[in-house]
Amino acid sequence: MERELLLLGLLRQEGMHGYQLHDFIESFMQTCVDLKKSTAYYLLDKLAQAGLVDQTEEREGNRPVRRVYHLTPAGEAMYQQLLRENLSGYQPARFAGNVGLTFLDDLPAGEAIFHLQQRRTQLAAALSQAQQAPRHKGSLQLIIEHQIMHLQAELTWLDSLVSRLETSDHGALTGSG
Amino acid sequence: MERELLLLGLLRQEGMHGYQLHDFIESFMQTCVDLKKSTAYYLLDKLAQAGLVDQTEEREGNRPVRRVYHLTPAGEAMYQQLLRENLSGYQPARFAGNVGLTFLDDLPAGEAIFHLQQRRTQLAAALSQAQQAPRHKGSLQLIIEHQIMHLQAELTWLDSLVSRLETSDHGALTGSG
DNA sequence: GTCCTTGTAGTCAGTTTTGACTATTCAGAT
DNA sequence: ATCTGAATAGTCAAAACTGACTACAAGGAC
Repeated sequence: MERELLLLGLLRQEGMHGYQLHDFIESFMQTCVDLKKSTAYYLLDKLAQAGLVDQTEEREGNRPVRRVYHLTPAGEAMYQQLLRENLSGYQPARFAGNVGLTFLDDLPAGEAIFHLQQRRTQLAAALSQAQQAPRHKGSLQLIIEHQIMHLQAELTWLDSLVSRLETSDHGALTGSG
Repeated sequence: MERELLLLGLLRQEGMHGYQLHDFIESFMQTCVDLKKSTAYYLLDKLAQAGLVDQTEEREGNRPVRRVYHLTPAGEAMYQQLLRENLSGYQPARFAGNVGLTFLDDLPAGEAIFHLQQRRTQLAAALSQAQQAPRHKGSLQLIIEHQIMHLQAELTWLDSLVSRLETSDHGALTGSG
């Protein structure tokens, strides 16, 4: 339900159309959800059918008409409920990268280290990008801080894993670095 | 593709049937992927159609027949490729709980703190469960360690967030803790 | 024996998600 | 004027995913 919560929460601040919502989410909320444009429209439709938002056609300048979504009172109530549920529960994160780690032993240690160093480079890039992000107002700043904390922890852990691999004497390790 | 990698990697170790695969993933791989039983069968079918695994009917005792899946040479090749891709790339984690944090300001600070303390309880429970997990052989142990590291970092961060909220003088804060 | 619960094995219809596509407008170059 | 590339706004068929269901067997209680 976090996608619905996100849409409702954004629409609560001001009426928006689908494109605008998707744009905002892509730009600022990448750390929470991955929401494709077509999925955004699908969910908005569903919210409309459930009476949580209503659509009005609007025309700006001579741009083609577009649907602007607004929160209804029912939508506001649902928002209040979903927000509390989201805040008071813990939803475990899934680490897709751990699948590879599960099979790390299937690779010669030298090659494993090489690939993990590639990974490290991308991780470090993501971290410095997060650190360069401009300050945001209010709670948006919170999730940037969270992201930085998370990326730093991942980087530290990955480094410690790599050095453990480098100094261990597992089979093929010595000699291929 | 991490689901496919996981299935291929498990089938590489030994032939298994769908139920067994799903069971293993539910039990030991919760931190990587969330794979429902019907999705597992769907993916196994797809892998079979792509020629990456083959199915053989087997009967044990007088249990009903069941399909056992084995990796084909093409499957082995795909596994080798997917494993390297997974290890050498960084895939960002999504934090569904951050959606609520985005809208934290919509709640009176006292209530926000209350809900976050609920969340903290669940987080702490997940951490101590991870810490109690029995030692696993090989790389499976790695992802348990990663999970513990991650949960500890989350817990520390959440605590720091709560104390920031407690000591800040945002509106309704003083007086409802 | 037969009743009941648990575990094993898998199916299927319906829902959700997405990649690829269309179509219009705007801004700037020519 | 008109061409080009980027931005805006959205659609649709196909793919992926899941909840709810069936069906059979084993093991134990009575």
